[in-house]
Amino acid sequence: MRSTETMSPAASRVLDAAEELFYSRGITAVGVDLVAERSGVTKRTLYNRFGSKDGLIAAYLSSRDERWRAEVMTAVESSGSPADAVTAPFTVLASQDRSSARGCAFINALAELPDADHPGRRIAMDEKAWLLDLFARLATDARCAEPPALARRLMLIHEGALATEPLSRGLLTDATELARSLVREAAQRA
Amino acid sequence: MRSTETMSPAASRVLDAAEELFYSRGITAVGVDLVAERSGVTKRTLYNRFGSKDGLIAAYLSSRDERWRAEVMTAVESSGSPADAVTAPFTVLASQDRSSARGCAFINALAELPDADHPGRRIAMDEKAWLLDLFARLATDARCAEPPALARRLMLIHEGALATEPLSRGLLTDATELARSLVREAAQRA
DNA sequence: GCAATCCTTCACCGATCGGTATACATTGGC
DNA sequence: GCCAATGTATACCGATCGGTGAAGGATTGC
Repeated sequence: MRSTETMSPAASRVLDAAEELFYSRGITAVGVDLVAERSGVTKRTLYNRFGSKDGLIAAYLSSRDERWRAEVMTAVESSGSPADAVTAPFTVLASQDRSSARGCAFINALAELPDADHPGRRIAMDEKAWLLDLFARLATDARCAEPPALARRLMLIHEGALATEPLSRGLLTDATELARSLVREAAQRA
Repeated sequence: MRSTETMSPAASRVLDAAEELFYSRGITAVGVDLVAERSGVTKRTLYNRFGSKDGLIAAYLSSRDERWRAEVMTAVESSGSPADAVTAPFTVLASQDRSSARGCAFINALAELPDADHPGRRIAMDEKAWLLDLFARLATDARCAEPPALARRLMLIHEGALATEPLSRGLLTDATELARSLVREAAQRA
């Protein structure tokens, strides 16, 4: 699927509606009729642009992934130091409005798409693999000890923060603090 | 819903089938007709025993919750030391067959049940609250410094391990090691 | 012997599911 | 002036969704 700017106006509106509905209500629970109605578009147009519901799901996840990666990279580049850059993904989380308490769209997608062949599943898994690799690269840049091991630990904490978000008391603050202390420790150890 | 032993044979079979299907395929994606067929029971009986699909969902989560809490408490009681007891929930994870890579049933349920009023959502949130409280109690028993803060960190790591399980490379080993080192550190600090 | 509980069979309900067919209007580029 | 792309409207498809009504066959305990 092409990126948002090169999409036709109708397709763009469909994608906007799909993102909001899929995220807030769940992918399986939302029907294509509802997405079409919300975006003010005929079902025919929806199918002409996205081919199938699975195609729309993949576009939804791709769009979210693309936007999120851009935010993370911006946060990385605007970090004060290489050490701060390592925990940039956590500051991105803190900067977002996550009051919906719907957690991570990709974790949710993995929960709803158990089929290994589903295109959306691949996108969600790639997102997580990308973050793990990013943590490792940033840890290397910050001259931390054992970058891959540190990356896995940061990944655990990051995903833990997202997974506990739907709970009444989110743990993002604790996650950020713990992540920073692990980075500090690994930097000293090197 | 009554516990498994006091249930009628048909109801028990329905619950077994529901547990397997809801967990492996997702709650929303599985219809009541399929659950009835798999359990060799009429849809009528299913509805006589569980009232509605939501009732069956609640029974599914309750049953899983009950079984899991029992396993955790057994692991806690058979721990060699109070310090080991704190990380007992991690050893429970390691002892289970989690090769399905379907992650945590409760995290998945929260992803699929966005409605705050859904009975299943309450059960899933209570499960997480119970674990957080258990971590804090065990940390107190092990004379760790700042039990509530340690509990939140352990919670993050625990949920992170579950959330990353659907990924190709699970992080349970790293999670257990990190949890143990945090407990060690907090025990020394006290 | 009687009643209650459990479970069955089977037919049925309106609504919604993902997806398609046909036909027509608008728009911009060549 | 024309063609292709884009979008509209409407009607339709078989399948499945969660859920119910009505009637009857077992088993159990009093």
